[in-house]
Amino acid sequence: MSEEKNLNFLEEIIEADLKSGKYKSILTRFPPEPNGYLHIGHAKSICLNFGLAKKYGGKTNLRFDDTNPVTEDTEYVDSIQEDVKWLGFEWNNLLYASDYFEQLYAFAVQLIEKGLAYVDDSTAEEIAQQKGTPTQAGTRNGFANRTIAENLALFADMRAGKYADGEKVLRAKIDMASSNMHLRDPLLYRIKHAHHHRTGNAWCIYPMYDFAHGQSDSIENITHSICTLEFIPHRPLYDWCIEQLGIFPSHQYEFARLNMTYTVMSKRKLLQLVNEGHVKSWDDPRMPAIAAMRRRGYTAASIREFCDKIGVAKRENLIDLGLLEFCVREDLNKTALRRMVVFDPIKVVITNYTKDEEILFSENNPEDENGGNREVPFSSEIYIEKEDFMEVPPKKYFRLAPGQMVRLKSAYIIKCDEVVKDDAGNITELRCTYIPESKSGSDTSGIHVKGTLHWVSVKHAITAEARLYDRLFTEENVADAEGDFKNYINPNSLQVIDAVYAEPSLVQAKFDERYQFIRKGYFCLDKDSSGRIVFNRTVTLKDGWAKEAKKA
RNA sequence: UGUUCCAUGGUGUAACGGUAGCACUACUGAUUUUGGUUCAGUUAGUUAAGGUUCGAAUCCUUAUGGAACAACCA
Repeated sequence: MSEEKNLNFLEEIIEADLKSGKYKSILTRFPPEPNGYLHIGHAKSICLNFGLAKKYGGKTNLRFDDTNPVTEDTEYVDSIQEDVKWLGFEWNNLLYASDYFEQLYAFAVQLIEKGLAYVDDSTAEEIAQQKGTPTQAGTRNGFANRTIAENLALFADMRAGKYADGEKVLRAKIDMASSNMHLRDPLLYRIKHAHHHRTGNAWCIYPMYDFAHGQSDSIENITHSICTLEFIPHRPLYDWCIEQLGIFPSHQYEFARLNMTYTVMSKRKLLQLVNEGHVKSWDDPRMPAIAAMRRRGYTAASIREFCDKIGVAKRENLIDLGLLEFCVREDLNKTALRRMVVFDPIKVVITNYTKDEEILFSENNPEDENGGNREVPFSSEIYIEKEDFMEVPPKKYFRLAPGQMVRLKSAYIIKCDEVVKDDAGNITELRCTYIPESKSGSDTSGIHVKGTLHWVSVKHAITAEARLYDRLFTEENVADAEGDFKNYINPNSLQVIDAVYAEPSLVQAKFDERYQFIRKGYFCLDKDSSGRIVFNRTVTLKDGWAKEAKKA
């Protein structure tokens, strides 16, 4: 067995580092800010960080980047942990940037003592103005000339709460003329008299991302700190801090974040959809949030497979939603229990069926030899889908039509004899005859039909609510579309059917089971099911006939 | 107008100077008691121009195109 070793660029770096002896083992981290729910884009990062560590015998820390108390909340801390676990990963240590606040403060003092940081009394506007522009150098103000002793005292006073929010900041003293804006005396600490979800009111100054992230990596001895492309310009600052402090040299590497068609991936936009009621909650099954996908019926395995298939590189990408759907179908096809459910019924009366009822058997999953069978009751009155009958069928229509025969799945072949209509001309009932010797499993009729329909016995059917989801947006590339992204929300992203007719075995539907409603799609029980049954459609089945019909 | 990053079929991703491959999509056909699945096949690609080389997707140069960078956010 010779394995092809198509490595992505991060795997190449890691293998080189391991081979050269730079590291004996690797340590990565997944560093979410607890200010929102995790989404499929985070899943890519999670699979990457945990996956890389797993592949190379290393470990991964889960570290909450909680340096901005006003936006963060324990609700998110909890949901993030749940989602990472659900995706199937185990972290080495559960950590918080806030664990390091004391250490980070000491680091800041160290920079001040080296003359590399100063307290600035300027307003946010002044600082922004003095920063210059990408093409114009910034200018340094007089506060940069404060003495070390003065800065030390002022910084201590900042911590002690002597100043109001915004009154002073601590800045690194680097280079106001740098072509890299992040090196133009970046802010290190700001004053926020705010309650922090973990440290409470112990602090009124909080480190900025750039002063917290790299040092946190370093404290934990993270070897490979993997983040998204937009942090590339931060890397020189990341390295500068570590070098000036003389601490463990973690290294930052950047990859392209996931973008997907027909959805948005920014926490800000997703939060907006929730807050403005365009969706019901973060776990509304239309959302790309992990919690939402879980509720919708996506399996963790299918999401991991998706993340594996999309690969990792440095170029911007827009992944086809179809690939995600392919991954769930592939997984669910092997595992989902087959059931029959009629969504939009039309009654079929089998005129020559004289028995009251009989029990038939149908396989739970044709892909699984050991999947077993279930009982399905049959009687003289059944429902089939309206769309499975046409009075005037087009060519290649293999379903029911006057004089045409079809197989009822796991039951008999029937032939349509008569179409019954009401006064308005609507079809109310189809009258058919069945072929007694065509019974599934013991068919001696010798008749071959092309179409097989799902059905349910009228008197045995149970009803349930079905929620059918479609893409959340109408535009393929939402981020690139003109104007407000909310203009492109798909008004038909949710279709609720109050009553679909299901075979009786589904009264026992369980939350952890996945179902394939034959010819309809993959479904799972929604958490709203209590006192009633609610099914979410995870994804449709591929529909070859829809394409065929479109051509005509 | 500065700096940085990127450029391979419709989409995504390989090929590490030596036959441009894989997956999804699309399209054919076969099988099928799900118009599902499965199987077989087809279409389709190196941004451009120069150079280096026996040989370039790969190295160099220039151009073109795209993206990122100025928040007391991360």
